[in-house]
Formats: sequence, C-alpha cells, structure tokens
Amino acid sequence: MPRPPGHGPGFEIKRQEIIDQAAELFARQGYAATGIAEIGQVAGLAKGALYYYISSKENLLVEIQDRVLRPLLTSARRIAALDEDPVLRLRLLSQALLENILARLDHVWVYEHDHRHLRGTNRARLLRQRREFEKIIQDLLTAAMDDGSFRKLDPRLAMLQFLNMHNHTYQWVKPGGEWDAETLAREYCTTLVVGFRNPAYQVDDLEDRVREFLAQRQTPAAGLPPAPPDA
Amino acid sequence: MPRPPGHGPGFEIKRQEIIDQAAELFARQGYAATGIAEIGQVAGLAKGALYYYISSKENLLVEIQDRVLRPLLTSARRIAALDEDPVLRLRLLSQALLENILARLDHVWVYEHDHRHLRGTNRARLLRQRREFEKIIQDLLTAAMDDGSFRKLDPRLAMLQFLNMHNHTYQWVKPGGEWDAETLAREYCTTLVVGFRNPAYQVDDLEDRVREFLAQRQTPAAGLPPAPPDA
Amino acid sequence: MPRPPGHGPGFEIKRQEIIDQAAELFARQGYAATGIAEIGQVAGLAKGALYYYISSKENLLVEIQDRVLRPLLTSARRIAALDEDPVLRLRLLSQALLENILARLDHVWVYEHDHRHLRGTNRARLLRQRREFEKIIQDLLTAAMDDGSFRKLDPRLAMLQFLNMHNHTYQWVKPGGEWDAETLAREYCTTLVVGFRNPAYQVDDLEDRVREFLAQRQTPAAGLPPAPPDA
Amino acid sequence: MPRPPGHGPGFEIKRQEIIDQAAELFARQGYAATGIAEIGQVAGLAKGALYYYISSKENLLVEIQDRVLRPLLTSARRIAALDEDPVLRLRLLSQALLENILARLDHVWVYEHDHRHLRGTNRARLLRQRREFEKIIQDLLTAAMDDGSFRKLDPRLAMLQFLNMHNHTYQWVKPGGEWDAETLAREYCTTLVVGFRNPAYQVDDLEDRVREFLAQRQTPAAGLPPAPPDA
DNA sequence: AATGAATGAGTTTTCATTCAT
DNA sequence: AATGAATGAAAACTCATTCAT
Repeated sequence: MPRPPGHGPGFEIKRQEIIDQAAELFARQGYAATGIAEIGQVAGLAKGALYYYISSKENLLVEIQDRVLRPLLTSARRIAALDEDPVLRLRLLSQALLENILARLDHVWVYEHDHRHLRGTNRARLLRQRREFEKIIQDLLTAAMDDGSFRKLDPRLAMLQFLNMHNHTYQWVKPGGEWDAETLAREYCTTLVVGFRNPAYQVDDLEDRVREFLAQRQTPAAGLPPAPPDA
Repeated sequence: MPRPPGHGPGFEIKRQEIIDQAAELFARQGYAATGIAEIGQVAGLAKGALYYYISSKENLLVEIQDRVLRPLLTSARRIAALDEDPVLRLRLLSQALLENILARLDHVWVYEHDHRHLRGTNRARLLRQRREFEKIIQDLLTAAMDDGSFRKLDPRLAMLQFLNMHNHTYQWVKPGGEWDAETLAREYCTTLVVGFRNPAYQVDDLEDRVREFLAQRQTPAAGLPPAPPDA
Repeated sequence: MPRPPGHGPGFEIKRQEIIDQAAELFARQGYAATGIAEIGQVAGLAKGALYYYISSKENLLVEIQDRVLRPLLTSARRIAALDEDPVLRLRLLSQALLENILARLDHVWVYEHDHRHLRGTNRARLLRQRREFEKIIQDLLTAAMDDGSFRKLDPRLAMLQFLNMHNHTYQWVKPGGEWDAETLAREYCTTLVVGFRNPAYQVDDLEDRVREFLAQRQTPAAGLPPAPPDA
Repeated sequence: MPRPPGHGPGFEIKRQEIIDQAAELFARQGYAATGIAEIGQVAGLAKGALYYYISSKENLLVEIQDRVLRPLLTSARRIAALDEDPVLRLRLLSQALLENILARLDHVWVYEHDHRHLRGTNRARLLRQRREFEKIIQDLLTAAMDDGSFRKLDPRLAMLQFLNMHNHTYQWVKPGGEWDAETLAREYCTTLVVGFRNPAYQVDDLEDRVREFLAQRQTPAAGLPPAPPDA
C-alpha cells in the first residue's frame, strides 16, 4: 500500500505478482510458517529486492485479505441492491460467494486462517468488512421471512447457517474438481431454502429464475477479477 | 503418554494443565505464532522446567488433536452402532459433535487450524481418523436415502454439507453464549433434514424421538468427558 | 561448495577465512565444546551473519576434514603411482604426510579428534577415504616385502605401525619448531625401514635417492597447497 | 574425590561403578557430547541421585585420567628401577603400556581425547604426570645409547617415536581382537630396537630374556588393576 | 540414599528487516 | 531496480547443576 514515489511502470505489476506468489505460499504453509526468504525465492528476487516492492510481511497479508474482501463486498452490495425476490438474491449471492472462493482458493485459505495475525487498524477494517457482509445476508434472510418465503427464524442464526454452509467449503473444495460454483450454489441453496422456507412457498422454479436472470444480464454473478497471470 | 520413568503423582496433573494452557494460546494466536517461552510463562515455568513435562512443541499439538478426536470418534462410533432410524442417529451425532465443539472450543480451534503443522505418523493418523468420521456420517446419510427418508443425493456432497454446517460453528460460537449444543443441533438438523428429506418423510416428530431417546438413556449423547482421563 | 546462488566476489574468501578460524577453535577446544557464538565472535560476525556464510556447524567440520583428506589422498595417489622402488615411495609418502600435518596442524587436530561427530553420508565418505589411504600404504609395504626389501611381516600390522608413528605426531609437534617434515620423515623412515628390512637390503643410500628424486622433480613430494584453492 | 563425610559402605563401590559407566560413554561419544542425564540413565540413577555420588562432570573426567595415569606411572617407575639392561626395561615398559591400553581401552580413549577439557589444577597435575612418564622413557633410551646398545639419537625424538608407536594404538586396537599386548609389544619393540640399535648390538635374544624375566617374576609386567566388574 | 522438580544459561539455527552500493 | 551483506532478536530445545523432601 505505501507506494514510494517515483516508480516505473512495471512496479505495480511485479508487486501484484509477488502478492500472488505469497498468497500461494501462505495458503500451503500458513502465514507464520512461511519465510520472507521463501517468497523471494519463488519470486526470483533476493530478499533485499523483495523489500523494494513490499513494505512488510504483514502488509502482504493485508493485501491478500483485501483481494478477497473487496470484490466480495462489491458483488454482495450489487446483488443486495437488485430489485428481485430476496430468495433469488440469496441464491445469486451464494453463487458469487462460491465463485470467489473457487477463483482464488489460496487467497481464501489465507483469509480464513490467518486473519488473526493482523493487528490494529488492519484488523479493525477487516472485522468491519466482515460484519457488513454478514449484515447483507442477514437482511436478505429477514426480508425473505417478512415476505413470507421463509419461516420465522432467528435471523442471526439463519445467517450463520448460511455462512457455515458456504464458508467452510474452502476446506475441501478443489478448483477444477468435481463441483463448480454453480453446482454448489444450487445444492446448498436447495438445502437451505427448502430447510428455511415457509411450507406455502414454492421453491421449484428458483433455478429457472436464476438462469433467466443470469442470461439477461451478460455479466456473471461474480466476483473476483479474473485470476492473476500465474497464481 | 507419560514417557520418562518414575514421575511423581503431580506430574500428570501438571502436564494436563500445561496442555490446557497451550491449547488456549494456540487457539488465540495460532500454533506457529506461539512460542515455547510464552507457554512456559503462562504455565509459570521456566523453559527448562517446561520440557520436563512435554517432549516437544509438536507433541503438544498431537495431544490437543487427540483430545478432540478421540472422544469425538468414540461417541460417533457408539451412535452409528445404535439400532435406530438413521435420521435420528444423524440428529444425535449432530448434537454430540456440537457438544464436543462447545466443550473444548479452544482445542477445536487448534484442531481445525493447525493440523497441517503435524508431520509424518501424527499427520497420517489424524487424516485416517478424520476420514473415519466422515465415513460414519456419509454411511448414515446413505442409509437414510436407502430407507426412503432422504431424497437421492450425492452422498459425499450431502456429507460435506452436513460437515460444513457443523464444523464452521467454532468460528463464531461462544460457550455459554446465546445457543447451546442442543439448540444448534436442533436448528441445524431441522434445516438439513427438511432440506434433504423425501417429501413423503415425516419430520415433525424427530425432536420428540430425540428427547425420548435421551431420556431413556441416562447418558447424554455427548461428547467430551469433562476432563480427559489421561490423554 | 558455494551453495546459495549469487554471491559477491568476497564471499568465498570470507567463507574460507571463517573455516580457518573455526578450525583453530575446534583444534584448541574440541568441536563439541566450541559454540557457534564463539566462532562468530572470532570472525567478527553476529550469529546471523555467520549463517550467511556457513550452512551448519557440522558442515564446517566436513570442510575441515576435506581440507586434510583431499590433498593427502591426492599426493598419496600420485606417489603410489610412481615408477620407483616401494621403499622410496614409502619414504616420499612419509614426507608428504608429515608436510600435511605440519602445514595445517589445527586442521589435523580436528581431523583426528572429531571425525566421530560426523554423521551419515559425511561419515561414510570420510571412512572410505581413510581406508583408501591405509590401503595405499599397506600395498606399498606388501610390495616391499615381495621384492625382498622387507622381511615377511603381517602387512596390516606393518601398516598400522607406519601410521602410528606418523599420525601421532600432531599430538606434540610444533610448526616452525625443532623439526621440520623432512627431518621427521628421515628419522621415522630410518627407524621403520631398518626395523622392517630384510638383512640383505641395503638402506644407506635411501636418503640420497630421495634427494635425487626430489631434485629432478621440481615439485616437492608434498602436500597441502599453501592455501586451499576452493575447498 | 571430595567424599562427603558419613557414607555407607556401598558408597565407594557404587561411585566406582558410575565412573566405569561414564568412561564407557565418554569413550563412545566424547566427553562434551555426553550428558549427565545419559550417565544417570546407564547407572540406573536419577540425575539428583547421581550428584550424591559425583561432585561434577569434570570430576568424572579427572577420575578417569587418574585411573589411567596412576597405574601406568606406578608400573613405569617400578620397571625403570629394575636392575636390568635398558633395552629389556624398554621392552617391559612397552608391554606394560600396551596392557594398560588394552585393559581399559575406553579410559584411554577419554584420556587421549578429552584431557584438554580439564582446567586449572587438574590440568597441571595431568601434564606433570605425563612429563614424568616421558622422562622415564627418555632416560631409558639415553641409557641404551650410553651403554652402546643404541646408536646416538636425539633422545627426545627417539622418545617421541616410542610414544607415537605405542600411544596411537588405542585408535584402532580391539580388545580381544587379533593382537594382544604381548604380541604388539614384541612387534613394536622389534621394529624400534632394530631401528635404533647400534649395528654391533645383538637383538636376537631379547624376547628370550623377556620371557625369562617374566617367568621368574610371578607378577605380570602390568598395569591397571583387573578390569572393573562390567565396564 | 535417592528423587522429582526446577532453573537459567546454554545450544544451534532461523527470522524479518535494513542498508550501502 | 536490485543486490549482497549484516543484524539482533527469537525460535525450539538441552545442559549441568541444585535442593527440598
């Protein structure tokens, strides 16, 4: 983040590459167990040169968290603001969230595992963003209860169930593996929506409506900008 | 695992205390970020004295994992072997799992976050036990599909949904907080069972059957024994 | 063995200096009793900087052993291959060995005292080289018996006597002291050759033949090069 | 050595056992590399109890040195004082020295390898005793030159050759192996005496005279008191 | 006569970071 | 834009020694 003044054009590109490589290492070995020397080695840079690009190891962590949370919040806000049925919006949000997870699995590992290594301001901002994301989901669930789609549930506990179901996925999912984000979103939401719904609420056409919505919008529901060059 | 021969009566007690304290520190800061010196300080012991009780830092991790997995597998095996409806067994298992999580939240943090720091034999044993637990759940779900209680689902994906829902709980739950294990088990299973069930399968009396079962058995479905016998 | 890629020109020089200093300390105090901190202090380097140059304490030992054994074996092989009387070759080998010992007395102390601290591959290689050196001597002694210069002796015991006589010298010899390598070689070989010889074998002109041989060859029979090229 | 007042009868016995066991460990692993805990384990004693018998680790070393040097000096003095031909006395001393080495090979290893770990008074006494031993040998060699048995040699260098030959033996000899002390003494002295002798001096009957001398004296030429129970 | 428990300085090695060039 | 060199603190772990009981 602190960008010394007067840098050439390649600076930011190289910097982003380094963050990519750090994310992969942190994900595989953990933040604390990964050394600066190791990052330098993977980046093909001596330790001294590495510090020309990054300001500290913790800063790398901050950037990785940002890369996860910023696009996630952006798409969550966008979806929440849609003029659609709350259940449909939850379904779209589910897919966006899973696309995020699958697109940058290593970043998400770090995000989930090592956020406690952040201190002070960085930690505070992270928590604020996490809470905003939770609130968006909880508001959608409340809306679904209010319009009669869902039973009356403890909204916070419903939100936590929604997050449990999605956020734990990074633990076992494999990108390019058996299931893609759409499949997972469909399955998770089937379970959750059927589990939450008011008996009167008809759920059968949900997937049709998702398809219809996504077709008419060119953009995917997602998510993170396309995966970085070689992360 | 009392190793060196000839220890006084207080040895094992103190040793268990140290593991308790280490678990708390590991949970708060992560295994890699917690130093032996810090554990010694909390235990009120100089580094040298600490090593009189423990054999290595990694061994501490092993013991903590054991404290989580051993009682968990024990109760899982016991519940799986019951001569009861698979759905009821899943519901009992849900509660046992959540009781485990709530009883030793710090241990579970370590269990979930730092298992990758184990090496060699320890790592292999851990993975084997994890797989056994997953298999028990998957077999119960398959049984529920076979007897018509649940729709036909991908058994592995159903199992992963079950685990997502439960295992992520440690991230936000507070022992002695708003919800106890029974409440969470009831809510989670309502969502999952309704979400998974065959439309024909009647789910309303599940909680009555749970209560009945638990009442006739003196023992709770749980869980971690209040203090570990000798782990 | 310059390991990490990309080192400045001074690196190898400094590295060799450190090995020199370590050899002196090891010789004076023993390998096990010399701490890395002490080496750093003598080298004028903080512990961290020391490890920029060396890979481990044991590796220092390996390098020291190498500095002794490599030139020793090289000259032993060269001398053994000469087309000369076996007794003359033994006499030349004696001098080369003693020159080795005197040229790097501290290294030889370490070599003789601390080789048992080596483990695994390093230990195996050391033993292999020691055995090769012993075999060269034993073969020369056998040749001298076969051509009638020496009485029939147990070849192995003769070789051990030869080595006893030479290898124990490091215990008391002082470089630049009363006796140089040539004197010692002459005295030792007089004793040994007279002690071993067949009564018929004429020994009086041995030293003349040594002088003649060394004069016609510009190179000395030795020995350790004054400073190791890149060991 | 510092023997706290008021000890039971078993004290000294146990103490000697501990020194035996320590000598074996020191010989195998080196003094610096052997821990007090290891000695305690071999002795079947907790560390605390060990210190009831020994005053310090260095003191163990002192005692081991003593066990080598005391009997060695005793027999050296006795042999030197004999009213016999100096060459015969050298031959007897050779055998006594080799018997010493073979009888307590582990002690001799420690004596040769780790004497530099001694400090202050202990070190001084050791050096004094070593010098006395060397003087005895040198005086015998001088006597042999004076009576015409040996050529005129540098007496100190002759003594050093004698010691080289004998003292290096511990490096490779195996008790109960191919060669016993008598054989080695005979071979070494044949080499040395033939190598040192005046051409006029007749050496052929030396071994007969040794046998005769030893037969008429019941006592062996040696040496160390019989090997300790189980060292 | 012996022990279990404790200590504190010691060990080798690694770390994130800095800086002159 | 990058490097080689250096640092000092910290890592996990071991050591010889002590002492109340």
